[in-house]
Amino acid sequence: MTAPAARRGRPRSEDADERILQAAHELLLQRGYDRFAMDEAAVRAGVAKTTLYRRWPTKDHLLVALVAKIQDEVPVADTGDVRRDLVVYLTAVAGGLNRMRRVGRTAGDDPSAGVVAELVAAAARHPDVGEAVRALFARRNTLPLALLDRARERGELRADSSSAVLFDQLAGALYYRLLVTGEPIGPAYVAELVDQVLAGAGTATPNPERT
Amino acid sequence: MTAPAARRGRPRSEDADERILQAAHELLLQRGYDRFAMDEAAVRAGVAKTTLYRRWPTKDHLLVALVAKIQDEVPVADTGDVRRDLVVYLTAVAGGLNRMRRVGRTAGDDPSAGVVAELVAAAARHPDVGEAVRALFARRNTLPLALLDRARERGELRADSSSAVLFDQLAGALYYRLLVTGEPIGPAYVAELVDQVLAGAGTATPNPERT
Amino acid sequence: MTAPAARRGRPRSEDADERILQAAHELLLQRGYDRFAMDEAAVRAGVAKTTLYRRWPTKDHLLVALVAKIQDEVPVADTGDVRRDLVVYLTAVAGGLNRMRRVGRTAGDDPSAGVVAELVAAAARHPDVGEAVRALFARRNTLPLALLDRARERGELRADSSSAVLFDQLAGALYYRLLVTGEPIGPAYVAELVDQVLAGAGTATPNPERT
Amino acid sequence: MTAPAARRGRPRSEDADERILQAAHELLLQRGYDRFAMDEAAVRAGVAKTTLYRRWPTKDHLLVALVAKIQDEVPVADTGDVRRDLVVYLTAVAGGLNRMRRVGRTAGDDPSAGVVAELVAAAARHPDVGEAVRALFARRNTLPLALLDRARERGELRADSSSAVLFDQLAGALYYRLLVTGEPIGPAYVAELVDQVLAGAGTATPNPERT
DNA sequence: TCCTAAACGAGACGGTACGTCAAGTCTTCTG
DNA sequence: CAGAAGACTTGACGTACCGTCTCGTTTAGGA
Repeated sequence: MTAPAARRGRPRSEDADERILQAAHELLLQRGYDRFAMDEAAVRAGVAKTTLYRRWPTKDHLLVALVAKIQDEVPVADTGDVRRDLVVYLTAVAGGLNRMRRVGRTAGDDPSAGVVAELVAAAARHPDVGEAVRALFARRNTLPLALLDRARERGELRADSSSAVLFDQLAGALYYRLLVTGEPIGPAYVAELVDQVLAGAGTATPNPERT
Repeated sequence: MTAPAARRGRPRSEDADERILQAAHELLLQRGYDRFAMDEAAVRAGVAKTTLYRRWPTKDHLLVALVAKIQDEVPVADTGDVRRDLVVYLTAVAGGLNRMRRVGRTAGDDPSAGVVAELVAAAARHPDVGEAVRALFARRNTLPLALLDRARERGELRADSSSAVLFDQLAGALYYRLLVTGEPIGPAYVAELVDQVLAGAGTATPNPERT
Repeated sequence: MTAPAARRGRPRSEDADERILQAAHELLLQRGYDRFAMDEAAVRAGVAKTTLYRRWPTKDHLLVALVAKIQDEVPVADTGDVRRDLVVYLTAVAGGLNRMRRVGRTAGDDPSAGVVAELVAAAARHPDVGEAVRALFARRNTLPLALLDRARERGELRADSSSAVLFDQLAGALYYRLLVTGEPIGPAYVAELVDQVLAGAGTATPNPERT
Repeated sequence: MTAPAARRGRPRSEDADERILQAAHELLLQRGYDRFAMDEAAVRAGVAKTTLYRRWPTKDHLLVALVAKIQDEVPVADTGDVRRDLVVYLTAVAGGLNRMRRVGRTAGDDPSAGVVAELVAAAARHPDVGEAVRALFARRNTLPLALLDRARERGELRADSSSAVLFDQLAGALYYRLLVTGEPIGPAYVAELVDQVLAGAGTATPNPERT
């Protein structure tokens, strides 16, 4: 199997990798996606632009990779209570999205934000970035999908329901609000959303004591 | 009330407006969002670039306005059968989105696409574009929301369900697939989606003979 | 001869003429030639741009007319002492030029100046402006030329000397310093210049008590 | 002394320099100063516009540099006969100025010309261009000034005359005619001018057989 | 006294160029 | 060879100002 192939010449500096991602991260937070400049990222990382482009062929590629890395692994607990587990999970996701919303929005300065939106646009621009983004989300969604599957096996969801569709309804609603309508995504909304979705999928009684 | 206000100065040429939007439309279809150039739009419209910028301060502004205009009013029929009405409506929406997906994707040429994605990114870049986009969708969603409301009044939906949340689930799922996961949005998916959502919100029996 | 031709329609507002020239004057002093904007001049004069262009077909035309007007009539005294008369006259001219030099040069602000230089360039751009400028200078130079002529008649200058050439030497030196070398044009220089020129043209003893 | 300083990064392409100046030269001759467009210069040089702006921050800067370069070194012969040497020198200068006059003046087309005038205006607009122009002329005038100095040492000029002032009279007269009065600058004029100036500064008998 | 021609105010318009910005590539020298 | 440095190409952006045009609104002077 693919021998190590005896690298020739100077090896790539792993140090550089870290410094770049670190610098890029800061820059992304400060400027937002579209005012993020490769030149500045290189300068901040103390690295030549060539070094950036040797690793990622494009700004879009770099930033997708960056976001994939800083993506906080949203933990999924499976307590046996789907409703509760979903609320916990989606609340965490919503928190992340809400944080994204504020990225790059300096107070007085005319801001630029919507990292998620720009990522999505990047995915539409380059096929390979698209694949990366989709892989990113596929990986990220594995756990919650499994959660739904297990719940169905336990009989908490109707047998003929589809985990994928259910998940689309949940995650989709959040992203729709984030990207399209801009409406707030608070805990109350998350709870209502989960209730509504589960109502159709088979659980008996929605939790009555929510706001 | 609202006096005619005696226009001063040369009035804006409505002719120019039309020619610009017409030219911009064609150009958007041919090139896609990011290879759309203001310069070329102006030339095609037979108009000075300044005339463009007098109306829309930015390429993003122009394109949002353009999409808002060419947004074909998706018709909403209220036949008394929510399920059917929703399927019809969402199928139309999905059709539009799928068409958007292909915009600018010339065969061999490495394309640029995702008009919706870019629009959403534009909305995130400029606050005022964001408002415009939100207003656009608010207007666009009025009819389907009313449809849901009426269905509830007729007893087809549970009294404690929320039209807004239901709608987010439906539209959100479509946009999620379009923008994030990239999965196809076919008639089967639309039907499944509607069934699942209505299962929780209503009493209607899901149509059994779907694919 | 040329009957009054019975003007029809609304007569031109003389008031406007004055307000325009007044405003233009201020603006020229503040901004200098090339940052002088017709738009701003119109606004300041409380007049429509059309009104400007009805009177002067071009920014260059307006400014030449303006300078021709504010050109302080440099007085020429003929005391019978050419040397003294020339020194007085040239000192006045030099004063004017030195003042021109500073026009538009705001302290910190990146300045723009050289009204004379720009006028000269304008004269090179439009033939008719050129004529106007030449006429302006011809008129302006009539008196000093006559001064030289009278001095020659009095025997203070050699009979075979040419007033025109003498004058070119004097005025030319000043403009050369102003426009080309940028060297200072002080009283000492003026005196030296006159001495040198008169030495060749026929006066016996240069004034010994100059600096 | 001045170590080689180990150049870092890609060196500026000297080839580009030449091509730019070459193209700019042609363009200036064809179009004249104000119809000279940076864009076109770049295209003709086969170079990106940014490459132009990396070298000269402004059209004015470029053109001054260009003229400074193409300024044919006017040769100064020192034959021991000031009058003759001056006539030769000034005739050459006048030739250059007269050529400048015609630059860009296409026959039927309403032209734009007066490169010298525009240069002088440019010098007035940007302080640094002013310095460059002054340095240019200082360098250019060194030789003729030395010529005058040597003539004085030989006793051909009065000991108390000033070379600088004499030179201003000569050059100034030419530029005055070129820029201000627009009168022709022919051989006869040059001869007359030199005679008149030397009459005051020296002892030489003016050449009687001129026109 | 009305009529009519021209001036006027306001501001859109066509045009032309400018200078800028960022992405991504290329070239040179150094480790 | 990798890396640092920085020049280079490309493509578009948004701006500035000029001079023209198009409205609707005055303002005389002549019938």
